[in-house]
Amino acid sequence: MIHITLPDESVKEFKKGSTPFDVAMSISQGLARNIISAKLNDQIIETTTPIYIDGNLTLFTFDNDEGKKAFWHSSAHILAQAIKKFYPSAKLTIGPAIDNGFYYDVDLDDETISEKDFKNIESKMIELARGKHDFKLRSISKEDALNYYKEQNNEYKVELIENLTDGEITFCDHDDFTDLCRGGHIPNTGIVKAVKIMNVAGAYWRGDENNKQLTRVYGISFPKQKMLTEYLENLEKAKERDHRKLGKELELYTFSQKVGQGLPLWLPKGAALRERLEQFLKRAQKKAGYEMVITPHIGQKELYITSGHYEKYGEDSFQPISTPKDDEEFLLKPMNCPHHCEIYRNKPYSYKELPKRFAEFGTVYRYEQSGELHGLTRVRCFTQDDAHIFCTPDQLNEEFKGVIDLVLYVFKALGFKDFTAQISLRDPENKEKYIGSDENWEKAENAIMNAAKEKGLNTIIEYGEAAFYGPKLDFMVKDVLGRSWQLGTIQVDYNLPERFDLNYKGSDNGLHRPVMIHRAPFGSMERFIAILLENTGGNFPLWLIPEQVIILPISDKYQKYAEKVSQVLENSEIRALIDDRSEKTGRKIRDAELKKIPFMLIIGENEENNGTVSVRKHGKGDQGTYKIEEFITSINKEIKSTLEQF
RNA sequence: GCCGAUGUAGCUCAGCUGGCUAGAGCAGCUGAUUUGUAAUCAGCAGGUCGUGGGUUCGAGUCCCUCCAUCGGCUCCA
Repeated sequence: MIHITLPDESVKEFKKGSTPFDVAMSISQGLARNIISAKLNDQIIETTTPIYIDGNLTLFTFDNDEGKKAFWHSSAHILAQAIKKFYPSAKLTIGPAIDNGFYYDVDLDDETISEKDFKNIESKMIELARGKHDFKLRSISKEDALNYYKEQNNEYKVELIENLTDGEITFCDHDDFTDLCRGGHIPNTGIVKAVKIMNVAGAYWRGDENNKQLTRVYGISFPKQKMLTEYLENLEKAKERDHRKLGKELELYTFSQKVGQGLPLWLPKGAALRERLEQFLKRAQKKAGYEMVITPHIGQKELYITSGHYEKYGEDSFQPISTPKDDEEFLLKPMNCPHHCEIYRNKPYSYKELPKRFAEFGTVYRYEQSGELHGLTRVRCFTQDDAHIFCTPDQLNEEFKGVIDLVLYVFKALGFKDFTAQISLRDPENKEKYIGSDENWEKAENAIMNAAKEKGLNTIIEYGEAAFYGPKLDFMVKDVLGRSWQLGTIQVDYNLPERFDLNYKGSDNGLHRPVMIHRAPFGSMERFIAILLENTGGNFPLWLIPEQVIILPISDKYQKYAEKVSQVLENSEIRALIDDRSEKTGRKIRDAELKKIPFMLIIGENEENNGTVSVRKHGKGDQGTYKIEEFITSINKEIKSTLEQF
């Protein structure tokens, strides 16, 4: 007999060789019907895997992330099977589950899959699924596995198998289809009831652009048709909050083909909003001991040769600007750090004067690959809320923690609750991509990890995500379609101070090297506003939103009173406008609601006679009638609270 | 940069397999209406169909180039 411990700590006895399915049966038939995957002592197993040892068993249904993973991974097998029916010569590579569905990468050689083919693939997948074929995992020797794929001339699978250990290799069979696979399947194909092929894309083999580009087919599947319909509806709903759509509707920014790709043009409302965000951060930074500096948008090529940026990015950047003078070249600045290093060099510093914190809303220019550009989140000209802190090694920990506080303050103030603090370290396999000594890197990496730990920050570590001069603590936030973007960033850098030969006089009367912290709580104004737009759906916090109040006179007769109200509001620094069109009130309300203006003040005879306004709140409807002064007091209170709710 | 798709009026979209002066709604303008909590009515105006080439008696529609956008990949100082 074996003893199985369930998640509720209860222990049950089973015959040796019992399966997760048997365990589920012992609990309830309903559960047995719905379990699609299981985990035994941290190892994902099939529902049909016989268990011979005691252990902790967790059963998964589609409602669990692990269950979904098994479901979608299994769906990828069906997708591959369907692709093979239409493209018999297709070479299969890998087909994992992802956050929302699954994909399969195939080498189609000269053939292509396009959207027109999706319907056929979907129908074929459903047809294959209906066969209720069991997924059966079997062990296979490395030699047999290699031979199997060598016969098919599938160099990809051969490469995968060559990196596996003999004895640990498994194939998964279902119906007439076999695939190299380490397991984690649902019991049979019949559970997959609804399938949608989402898109096709090119993807490089093993993620390396020097390798052949394969065809990646993305899909999603569900155990119920209704779930698929719901998923697709939610996706459509999410797109309503896309910052590119909202930015246009709310007239915040635009692009012009004539100005150039990836070069945003800020419209009056967007510019004003951005200005308010800057003021907000400037106030916080002043309190935190930062000093504002201003530097030019260009710098001599030499500057970037010194910093190392030219060697690293020179080829892929906007090319140097030449001048009437021979041998003189300037670069559009792709970052502010070299300029700030030169500001530090303006005069000698004593350790007593450190840390120095130089801040600048610095506009930078990067020649991003055309395929990379994306609304406001990836552009070729953007403004960083940048600052560089020059401090002694002793001060590093405190300074770093201070910056974490600032970033968290900013995020909280703007309602970003769902963020991931990511520690971005070097890729240990490719150290040549980075400048500086191992020793400096270790110091910098430890500084970040310690500070994050001391702040009690929940972090994840990502290798290969560091900047070329130092490791980073990145604050990642998701957009409306679940894509992750780096907003705030804090970086520790021992290297640029060395390259720029920065120093300070220590208490020992000797010269020492300062440590540099690069940091940007927003990251960039462009990206931050984009993600804020998507997170709020355009309903910005009251203190930030372009138009706070719209006055809606019910007819021309009350135009004078409307102007009076507007004047009073303006005197209290409330941003208001008047809808003086000769439209019906219902129409004015509708338009104001669509523009997402938080407060509508409807005024007519009653209001004019009593010095009142009829208040309607966006999305909430009629709020009743108030004296103008009452309204001002209450809206001011609310504006204040949206800035101080943290 | 690579793979796939898309590009018709300021915006959202129609325009079947190539066939008469390219349509609609919204926005805009003009006029009427003077309005009480999500669309008042009428009229007018607005497009070299992303660009450049080609096929054809004839191209918004088919082919190619380039540009831009969208979904991915790669990249992201």
